[in-house]
Amino acid sequence: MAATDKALAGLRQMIASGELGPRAKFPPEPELCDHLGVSRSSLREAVRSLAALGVIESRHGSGTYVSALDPASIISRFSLSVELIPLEGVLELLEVRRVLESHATAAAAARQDPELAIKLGEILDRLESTTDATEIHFLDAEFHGAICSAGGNSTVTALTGVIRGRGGHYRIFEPGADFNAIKQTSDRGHRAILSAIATRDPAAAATAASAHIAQTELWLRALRPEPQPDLP
Amino acid sequence: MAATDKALAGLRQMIASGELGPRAKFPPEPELCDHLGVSRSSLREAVRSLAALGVIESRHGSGTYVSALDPASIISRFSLSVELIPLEGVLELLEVRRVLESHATAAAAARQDPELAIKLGEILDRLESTTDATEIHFLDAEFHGAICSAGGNSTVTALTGVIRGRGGHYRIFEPGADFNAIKQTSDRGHRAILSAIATRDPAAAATAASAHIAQTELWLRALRPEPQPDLP
DNA sequence: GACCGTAATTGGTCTGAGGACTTACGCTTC
DNA sequence: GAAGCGTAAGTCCTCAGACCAATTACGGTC
Repeated sequence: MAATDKALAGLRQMIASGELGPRAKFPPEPELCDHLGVSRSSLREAVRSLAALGVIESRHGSGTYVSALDPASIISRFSLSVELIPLEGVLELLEVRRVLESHATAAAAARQDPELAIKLGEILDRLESTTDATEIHFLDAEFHGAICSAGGNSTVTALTGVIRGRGGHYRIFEPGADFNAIKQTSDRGHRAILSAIATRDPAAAATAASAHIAQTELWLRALRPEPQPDLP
Repeated sequence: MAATDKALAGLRQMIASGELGPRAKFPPEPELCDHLGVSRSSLREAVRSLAALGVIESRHGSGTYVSALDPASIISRFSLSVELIPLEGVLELLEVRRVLESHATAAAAARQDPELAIKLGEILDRLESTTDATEIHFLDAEFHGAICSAGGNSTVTALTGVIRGRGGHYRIFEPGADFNAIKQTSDRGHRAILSAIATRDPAAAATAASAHIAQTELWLRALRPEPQPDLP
C-alpha cells in the first residue's frame, strides 16, 4: 500500500473508530508519522486530502483537528469541485436542486412563520429594483437560501446553495437582448413562490419553486457558450 | 497568500479558464512549480487537495490530469467524508435521499421499461431468501441503484448511493430481537416499490419509495448506539 | 490578580536526493 | 514489413533535514 494511502487510511480509521470525535485534536505531526509509519511529506499530503473534504482542519501553530463533521459544512466543500463542472453536468445538478428546493420550499410554507414572508418580501423589493448582475445574483441567493433554511434541513440548504453557486457563473442576467424579458419572468417566479409561502400552501409552494428552477434550466440550455467562472 | 493556497488557486484557474479541459494533462511538476512560484511540496499538497475532490488525477509515472469532471464521479468522492459523519448528521442526509430517490423512483416508473421490473423482481427474490447482513446490504444497494439509474440522472444515482452507503454502516439487519420484523417490513416495502414500477404508476412509486426510506429513518432513530464503520 | 514578554510547541515551506512506475523508442527477430 | 522485446527517458512518489511562522503556555512584573 502506498505511503500516502496508508496515512490516509490511518487517519480515517482514527476518526471512524471513535478514537477521535468531532473537534478532537490529533497528535503532533512527528508523532503521527511515527504511529502511521510514513514520512512527514506523505502524512501532510494525506492531511491535505482530508482537509479538502472538510473532515480535518489544520491550524498553523496550534494543531490538527477533526472538523465538526456536520453534513452542511462538509457539503459546502463541494463548491470547490462543483464550480469546475462543465455545463452539461450543471444541468444534471440543477435537476437535483429543483427536486430538493421544491421540497424545502414546501416545508417552509408549512412552517407558518409570518416573519419569513416579511423578510422574503423585503428581499424581493430590493431584487426587483436593481439591474446589477452581481446584486441580482446575491439577492437571489439570499431569497432561496432563506427559504431553504426555513425548510429546516441544513444539508438541503448547503447542497442547493452549492448548486446555485455554480449556475450563477453563467451570466444569465448580463444586460443583453433578452435581459428585460428574463428578469421579469424571474421576478414573477419569485413572487409566485412568496405568495404560496405567505398563504401557507405547501403544494403551491413546491410547484412554484419547481417551475422557477425549471425555467432556469431552460435558460441555461439556451445559452451554451463557454463557462468562464471567476475564481478567487 | 499561503504557498499551498496559491498553488491551489493557480491549478483551479487553469481548469476554470478553459486552458485545460476534462482529461487534459498538466505540465510536469517542476514546470508547474516554476509557473506557480511554489515549491514541489506545496504544489503536491495542492494537487492532493484537488485529487481528493475528484477534480485531478495523478498517475504514477505518467502525469497529472484533469478528471472527466462529470458530476457523478465527483459526488462519489463524497463517500470518503460522508462515511465519517455521526448519526445525527446521517438523519439529515437520509431526508435528502428520501426526496431524491422518491423522485428517481417515480421517473423510473414513468419510463415503462419492462426489463427493469423483471430485473428488480430477480433481485428481490434473492433478497427475500437471505438473512446474511452483508448480502442484504449488497442486494438492497443493487435494487435501489438500479431504480435510480433507470431514473436517468446519474448525479441523483451517485448522491443517493453515497448516502445509502453511509446508512449501511449501521447494522440494522444484524440478527437480533427485531430482526425478523424489520426484515419483513423491509421486504414488503421493496415489493410495494416494484409493484408501482411494474404497473407504471409514478405517483405510487414515489409514495412507496418515500415510505420505505422514511421507515429506515425511523429504525436509525431507534438505534442510537455508536457507529462503527469498517474502513478499507 | 492582571498584564506582558519570552520560550516552547506546532504546522508551513523549501531544498535535495533517490526510488518506482509508465511510456516511447530503437533493436531484434520472424 | 510487422510483431515482440529490452532499454532509456520521463514523471510521479517517498524520504530526510533544515528553517520559517503562528499559536500557545509559562513565568515575571506591576
